Amino acid sequence: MQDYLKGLNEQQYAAVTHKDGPIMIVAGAGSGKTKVLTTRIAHLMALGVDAFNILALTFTNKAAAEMKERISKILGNNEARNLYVGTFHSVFARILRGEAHRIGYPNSFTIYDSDDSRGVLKTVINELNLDDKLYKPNVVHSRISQAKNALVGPAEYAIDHYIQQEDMRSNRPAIAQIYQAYASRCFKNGAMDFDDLLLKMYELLNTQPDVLHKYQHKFKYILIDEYQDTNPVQYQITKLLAAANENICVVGDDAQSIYSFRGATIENILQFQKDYEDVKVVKLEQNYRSTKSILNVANEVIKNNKGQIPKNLWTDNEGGEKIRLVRTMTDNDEGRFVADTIQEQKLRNHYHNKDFAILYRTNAQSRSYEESLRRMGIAYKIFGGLSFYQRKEIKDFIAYLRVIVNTRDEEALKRIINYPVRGIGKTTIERALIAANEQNVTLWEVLMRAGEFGFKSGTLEAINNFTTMIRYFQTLLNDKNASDVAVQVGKHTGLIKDLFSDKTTEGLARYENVQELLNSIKEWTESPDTEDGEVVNKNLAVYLQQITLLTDADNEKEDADVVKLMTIHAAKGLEFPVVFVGGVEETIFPSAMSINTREELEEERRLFYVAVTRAKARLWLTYANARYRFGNLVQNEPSRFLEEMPEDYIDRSFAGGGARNQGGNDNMGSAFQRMQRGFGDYNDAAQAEKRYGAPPQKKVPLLGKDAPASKPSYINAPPKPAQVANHTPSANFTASDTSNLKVGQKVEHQKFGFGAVIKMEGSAHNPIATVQFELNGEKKIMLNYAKLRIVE
DNA sequence: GATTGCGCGATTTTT
DNA sequence: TCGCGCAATC
Repeated sequence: MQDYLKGLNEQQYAAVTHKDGPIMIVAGAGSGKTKVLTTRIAHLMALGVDAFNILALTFTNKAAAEMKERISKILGNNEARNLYVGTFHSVFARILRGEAHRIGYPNSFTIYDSDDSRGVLKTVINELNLDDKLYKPNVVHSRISQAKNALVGPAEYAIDHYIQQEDMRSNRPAIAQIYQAYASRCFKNGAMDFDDLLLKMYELLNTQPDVLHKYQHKFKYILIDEYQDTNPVQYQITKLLAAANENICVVGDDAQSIYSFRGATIENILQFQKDYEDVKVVKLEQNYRSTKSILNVANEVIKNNKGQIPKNLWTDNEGGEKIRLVRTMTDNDEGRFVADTIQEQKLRNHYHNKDFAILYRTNAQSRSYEESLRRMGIAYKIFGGLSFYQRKEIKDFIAYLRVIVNTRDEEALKRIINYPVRGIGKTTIERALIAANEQNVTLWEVLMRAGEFGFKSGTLEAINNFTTMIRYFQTLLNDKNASDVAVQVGKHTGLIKDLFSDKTTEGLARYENVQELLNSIKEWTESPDTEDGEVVNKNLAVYLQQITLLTDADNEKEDADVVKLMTIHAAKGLEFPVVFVGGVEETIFPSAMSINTREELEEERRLFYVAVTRAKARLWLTYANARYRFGNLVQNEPSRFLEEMPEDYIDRSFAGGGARNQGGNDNMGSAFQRMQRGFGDYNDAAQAEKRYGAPPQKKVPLLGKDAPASKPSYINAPPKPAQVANHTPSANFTASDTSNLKVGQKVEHQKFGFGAVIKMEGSAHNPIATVQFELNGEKKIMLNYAKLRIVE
């Protein structure tokens, strides 16, 4: 038996060694999915399958790169470089690069990112004289995107009764018209948007039998990762490709399907079993990632979803610590708590920054974490923000490159036609655009034949200078590589000079960004000219098609010792020793947008499942009583998902003593009721009185402008302290210096009364004392925040 | 053509 | 609240 098969469990072994015919692997979270996929590919190659004949489709470029690397390691040779591994989008873009002419596109087609798509939509909506308040590019785009992902073209969209009804109901009957116009405008521009990369690939295979034949025989073995997140187009494409050999292997976990808003459908998993006869189904149910506590919580919560593939995810790992549930007063407190706890955990358990991840539902939540981490001097990085390629100066520069490669690219052309300023003003552009529409030619063609359209001589000269310059760049394409062309562009357009002359800080940053872009083009140009077994020309067109499909996550260096901040979506497929999930509140998680149907809610629950299962050893779930949203203070209830967690694996006592510690265990009430009552005060014990009690059920508007910002006394909680025995501070109460507090010392707390220190823990930066109070039982007191008077 | 100011909308997730 | 886009102005 080959060595690489030795480390596999029974199910993994079965999945790896099944050679021919369709197979579906249901892989629970942390069950060694990547290991199985990579070992399987290595095994196929060991059995003599040529790497050139294997296609593996992943969800991210990063996953693809990781896969190749691991296969190389298993095989101990360089054969893996000949594998065809990549995302759906990048693999199809690569194929279309060679075949697009077959369906009427230039092979050097441009790929439009979401910004470009929105731009085209804006133009089209204006041209149709539609109200852009009603037809917001974002809304329209997602509608069109859904249609494309479901293989519904403009014509079908327009006549489909159900779709039309939906659009009528939302008072947007013209979407069909916009879709049509958008599609033909993209086509005219020689451009494909993200969805087109799939749709046109399907069209290509479906209408060009010889092309289909070619790729069916090239890809003798097909593997698809994250199958639960595929959409109908992806399903149909892979079905076509696999039709000749039916050696198709899909791996997925229905419990982790979190992209239905993008058209993904779990239906594909069911359909798969119907479409292929004798599908072998293997379930990977042993989890190697998380502690029992973490896994049990995840399992218990996901049980509330109906209609899953039955499976029993279990682990041999140790029980581990309980999951900590922490309630704070505000989102800022939440941020502070997390930063403090990271600091404390680093010292206590010898973690590094990179061991921590802070996960959240929406990007907006990152702010409070950032502030706190920065204040404490903890290095962090936010993943998934504005990508490098979305910066204005980068887009400007790239727009030149795009126009040079494809003059039909109107979006890019409009962007640079008068940047830097060269005397082609708004009215000129307006006129040229109208002429282009009237004559049904491209904007570029109008510019080339500007003499025929009666522009003033000055304007005409400006236009001619511009087109001459672009055409000069085009002459370079033949014998210069991407990097050389880019450098010429920087010089001759005056772009570099323009940026360099801006001496403001931002201007300097912009200049440096463009330099970085030039460097990266150079680097790409000089890298080996094969990829996935194909010789790749290092020309501009190829470069541009690649970078559009790059996301920030793909460029990240793994090794940096930083705390990672990202959305839960972005965290899919990753794992971290310590995880914080923030904002576990109603209206955030589950999102207020996704609680209207059972389907939506179940997807939120799966998202929760994904969040929890990212953690290997330790997990905190935090939520705030109130947080700022659009400048208003909003109160949220704890997430319903918290109710669904099994009590045995949860520690609610952490931050400042929980309800369970507050004496009298008899009438604790349900877990949820206790959560609602609150867990004492993390931030400032002196204010606790104001805050205890059930949180208000309704949103409470922020008090007037003069409400002191530093003291969040806005919460209209009834002043009755639910469970805290009253204590009136001694007249001589002054906070003592507690930096040398020792076990056994007697202390007074303003609210909890007198007690004795029974345990000291935490770090020097964030010491925590456990105090046995005479009246209020045992509490954890964070000395940085709570004030204690040392009695003796 | 650039600058300023005002008003309005935004926050679910992204290849 | 904040940031962006658009309109009015020099």
